[in-house]
Amino acid sequence: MHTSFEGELGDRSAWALEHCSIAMTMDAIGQRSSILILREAFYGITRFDDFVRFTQGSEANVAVRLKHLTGLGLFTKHPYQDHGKRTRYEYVLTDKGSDLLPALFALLQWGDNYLQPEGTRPLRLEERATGEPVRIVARGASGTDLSLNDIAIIMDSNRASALTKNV
Amino acid sequence: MHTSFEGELGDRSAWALEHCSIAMTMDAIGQRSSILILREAFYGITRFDDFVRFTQGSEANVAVRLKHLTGLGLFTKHPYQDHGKRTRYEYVLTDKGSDLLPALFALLQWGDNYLQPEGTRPLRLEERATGEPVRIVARGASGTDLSLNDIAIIMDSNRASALTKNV
DNA sequence: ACCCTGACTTGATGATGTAGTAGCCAGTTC
DNA sequence: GAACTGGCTACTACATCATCAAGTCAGGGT
Repeated sequence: MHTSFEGELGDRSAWALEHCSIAMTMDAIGQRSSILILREAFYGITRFDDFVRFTQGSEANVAVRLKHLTGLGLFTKHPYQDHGKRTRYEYVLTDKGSDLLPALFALLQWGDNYLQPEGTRPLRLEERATGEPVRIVARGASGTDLSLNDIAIIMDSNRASALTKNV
Repeated sequence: MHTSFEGELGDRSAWALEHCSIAMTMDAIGQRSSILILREAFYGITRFDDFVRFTQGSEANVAVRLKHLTGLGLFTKHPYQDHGKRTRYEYVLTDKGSDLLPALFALLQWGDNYLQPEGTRPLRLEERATGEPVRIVARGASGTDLSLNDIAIIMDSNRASALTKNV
């Protein structure tokens, strides 16, 4: 076994779903269409019809998702006006939205490594300043890259003891 | 606009869904129950009934998901035998599965930062060797942490030109 | 020989996500 | 002021996700 809990493992079950950040995050943005919209936002897209075109989703669903993500505070709506057109709104990532960068690009990186046909690398991420490749990694304070074996998962002990054991 | 494509942006639409690693990854492991099972695997869980208990999923669905993820090569089945019991199989993460660590923990980290009630931090990730906190970050070759503004997304140009423009 | 248990499998049912079509509405063009 | 357009909403239909309940099946225990 790689990882270990420094705490009472048995008490996790009640806590697991209700307080787990991974489950909460999946419920908030886990829909495929939300992820694709966020992808386009990271690529620089801001306008409704561009989200529709590039995600190849239906207008109806993109509207629902943008409203949902805006309601969560991942996007803010900024008015703009093209020449000869009426005022529209563009959807701009907030800090809360931008902070999903590691999550989104980690999915990209894994898909590139394991799901793309051999030799394919449709997108590349570069550090703008140097042109060097960008990787998503787990890092310790010392700056080293960490793998699963290097990481301990620690549960707050007074939270652990507050849970009922319904295993 | 933060990020920019060094390439023909317009040609992306046809490519976007069929070859996008993010979409492919979501199709492979994007179901909520798959993510929760992978979470438990990272926490060290290997046995069927533990996955059921800790994800609070139905036996039926956990069986389907484990079979699916095993078929994808994220888990391998290893036989084990408890005293006085017949042989069972435990589900052990492969390298392909373990490499989802940045993706899973990035979701955890974001949820911790933005979705948890104020002052709550149910789980903490520590570097085992030093006890220092672990973070998931985008890093350049020079070792620096990068934000969206620092990253350029680059499209392979001969792939770009091969695409039909159906915008 | 019979029961029991753990790990599934099967089948029926409900919940959610997404597409498709159609319609609305504010402003812009004519 | 009539037609057009882009952005959105409403409604319907379908596919997938997930649950529940029941059944199967391979062994071990007695």
